[in-house]
Amino acid sequence: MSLVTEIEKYLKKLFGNRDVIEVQRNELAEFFNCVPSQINYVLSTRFTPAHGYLVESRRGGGGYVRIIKLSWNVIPQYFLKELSEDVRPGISQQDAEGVLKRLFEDELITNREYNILKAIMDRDTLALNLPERDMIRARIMQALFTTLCRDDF
Amino acid sequence: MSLVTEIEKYLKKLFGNRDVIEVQRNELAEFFNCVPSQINYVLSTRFTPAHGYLVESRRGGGGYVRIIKLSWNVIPQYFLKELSEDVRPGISQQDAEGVLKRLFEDELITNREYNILKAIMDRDTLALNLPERDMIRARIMQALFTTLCRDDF
DNA sequence: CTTGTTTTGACCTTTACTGACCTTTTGGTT
DNA sequence: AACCAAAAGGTCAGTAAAGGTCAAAACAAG
Repeated sequence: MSLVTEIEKYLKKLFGNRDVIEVQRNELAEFFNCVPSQINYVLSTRFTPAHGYLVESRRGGGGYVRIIKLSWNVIPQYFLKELSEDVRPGISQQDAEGVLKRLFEDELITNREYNILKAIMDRDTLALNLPERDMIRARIMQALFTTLCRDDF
Repeated sequence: MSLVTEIEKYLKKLFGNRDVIEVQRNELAEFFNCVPSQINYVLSTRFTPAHGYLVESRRGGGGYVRIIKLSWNVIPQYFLKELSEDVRPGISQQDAEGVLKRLFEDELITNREYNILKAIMDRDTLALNLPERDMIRARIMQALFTTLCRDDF
């Protein structure tokens, strides 16, 4: 079994029934007798949002790598389709508002969150020209979805 | 947890309900068993105007370090001002996170909202080159403030 | 033998901590 | 007053302690 797979298994076991773990990159690399960047390879190929994980990290003294388990099932399938298809690298303000409204109706976001997000995704807030504006709105929507799938808070 | 974080927590606890505290730099350094300049590091990385704090100090006999918690009446001015001045328009990710942290600490946004907004304002989400990225982040922050000031929900 | 995956290492960026040296303020001494 | 020493706090450059990136080499599968 390849190293990447062993490290992947090790980390997944580490979760237990928690949904967030924290490791030191160098420590882990030492434990598996490999170069530190190998850890990054594991993270970027096995712990992506598509795999249901989110990775946060911090450099410097007291730095860490934090892996957060996502549960994509909180987001109904129809939303996922909407964004995962690369047919749509961008999303219009109209469509975005539609998605937000639906999220609110499905009680996945609060009224307050709805209003904040609507203001953020407004074309006057983004204030970019058209191909970029819709692209960035899509990325913001993506970030929202990913965060909604976190259940560590 | 790094020393800087421990000192930060200690100081924030020290506030209690007050909005201004006073400490002796050397005393504090002795208490935490570190060099005095470490205290300056804490102040300059964790108690900036973007975090909603102001630091005043005096040297010499009877000297002190005074940390003032800014009110939300004035905090926005600190970076919205920079938007109109054409010197450095925009807000960095660091500063934005400071503002969000303070909003959360003051219970003006929930933990969930904090995480959503942090993800949205992340440089990887905005994914623009530098003058524009910070500008759009400032506009998003502005939109957030405007919406938070609404009281119709 | 070509293609995709894994592994490695050189080089980089960010964050935290330290120490040497500097400035300001106060208060006593002459 | 003028001076000086002690008692604060400030600055900055250097070091240490993390983690990140990228491309090349090695390997595996078809």
